[in-house]
Amino acid sequence: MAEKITSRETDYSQWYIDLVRSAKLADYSDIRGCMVIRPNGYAIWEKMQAALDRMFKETGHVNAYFPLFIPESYIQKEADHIEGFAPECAVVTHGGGEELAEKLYVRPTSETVIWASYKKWIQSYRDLPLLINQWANVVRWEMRTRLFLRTAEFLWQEGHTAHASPEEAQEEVLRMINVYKTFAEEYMALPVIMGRKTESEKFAGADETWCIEAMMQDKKALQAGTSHNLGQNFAKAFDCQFQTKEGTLEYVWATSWGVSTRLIGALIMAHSDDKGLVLPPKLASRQVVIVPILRGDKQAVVEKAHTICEELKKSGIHAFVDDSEQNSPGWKFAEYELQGIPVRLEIGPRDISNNICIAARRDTGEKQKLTLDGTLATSILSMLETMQQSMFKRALDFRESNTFEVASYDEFKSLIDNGFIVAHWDGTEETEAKIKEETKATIRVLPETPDFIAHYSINEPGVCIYSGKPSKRKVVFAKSY
RNA sequence: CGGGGUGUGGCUCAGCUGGUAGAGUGCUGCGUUCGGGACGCAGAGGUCGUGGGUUCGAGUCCCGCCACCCCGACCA
Repeated sequence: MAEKITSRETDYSQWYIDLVRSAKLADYSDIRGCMVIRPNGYAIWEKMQAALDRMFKETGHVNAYFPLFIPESYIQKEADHIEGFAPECAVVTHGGGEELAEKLYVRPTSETVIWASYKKWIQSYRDLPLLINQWANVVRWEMRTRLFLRTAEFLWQEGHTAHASPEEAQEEVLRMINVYKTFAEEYMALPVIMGRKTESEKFAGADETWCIEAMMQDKKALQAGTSHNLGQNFAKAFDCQFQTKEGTLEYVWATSWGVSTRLIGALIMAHSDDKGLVLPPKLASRQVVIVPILRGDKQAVVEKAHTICEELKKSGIHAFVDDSEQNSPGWKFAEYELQGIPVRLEIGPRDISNNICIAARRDTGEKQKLTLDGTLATSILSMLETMQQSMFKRALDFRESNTFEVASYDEFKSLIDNGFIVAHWDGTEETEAKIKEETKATIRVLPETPDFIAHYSINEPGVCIYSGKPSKRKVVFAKSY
């Protein structure tokens, strides 16, 4: 097969593109910046959606759907919001062959159209909190796009909540960023640093933005999810007030939070290797592929393979058999490694007579013999669990060994291409902008994860590496996607 | 938007100083194979991105347009 993946060492970007295309996760379309998500890629999204949707519902949220089109007048209601998003919007000017009286923006995010509805639904403190999530597509006319990481149209979920007090809104913001953290770590096996964004990096229209940041294998940072405290900004813009218990009128406090198909890009960039995709078992729609070695009594081998498959399925393992005869076992091994199937079982006549099969783990390549008896499913389940844990551990070790604490700007400059930098910052936008201009590195996050804070003594005062002025805390710098 | 690149079978690309379309891979059929991307034989498949120009003749030269990709400035 000619489909060779460029090695990560040779060209990381090309590796990523080759992998996405040859594993059939996504394809370019003829529409600028828009990709086709192919079944293999969409399956990952469906697994993500299922887990996230369950977590949202467990925290009291419900799903709804709002229009794709947003009247220009809505977009213009919140000043920071329009400034942040208008330049990258697609705008519809005609409909039904006629020029529209008012232009319609294709949503880049739905705060405005949702708050136009919330205004109608909220009158009393009894209507609060309002906890709604929407699964949708959005469009941002990005100048430069990259498969999954930044496309003109992408799929995401956006939660939009309304609360009666700032405390309750803040609690929601934290609750949801923690849901994202849990999801990233437990499902994606992706360690993340949770914390706040600086003023200049926050969402257009938010008072405060919280995020989770992850390290990719090229040591760059990727923002994997955000949760915004919108204060009363949108409530004021849409004149959404409620009557309190005491009978007074107050503007509603709001939050919004989202993750997108970018997570698929994060998953690829964090775990995969030169052979192809490596999927954490919890996000693999196909967890075990059984490859029968078709020689000798083929019929018996194929039957045994299917018997094993049925047995695994009964234990809740997503297994399948590839008993097609047009491709050799070697071809199948390579193909399913490319597609990231977590475990491969090889079974041939030799194994059947020894009452065993060979199990190979995708992440490490390790092969081991498993006995073909009632313990097989249990062995596979524990192998999947071990794999999930060990992928997380490996990613965490990688991040830790590529995170450096520095005390001077010279050190900063010499290490910034090697990973994350933990350093003191004087808290000013000027310093942040200067460092960005000089090094292209940005402040990714003001960490709030307790173990991270403890590990790097984040809250210990010191002096800013750039200005030498006093600094209350350390922050995380990195180059990012 | 600035810089660079590319448009030729499904895919990746070759095609020089113009002479009428090629490879690898994939696809279809048959047979032999099968424990790390097997092999043989026989097939199908292209108005060469698009519009104009030069020429007896254009995939090839010239001009315009369009699209996509890559590198920057902006962003989940």
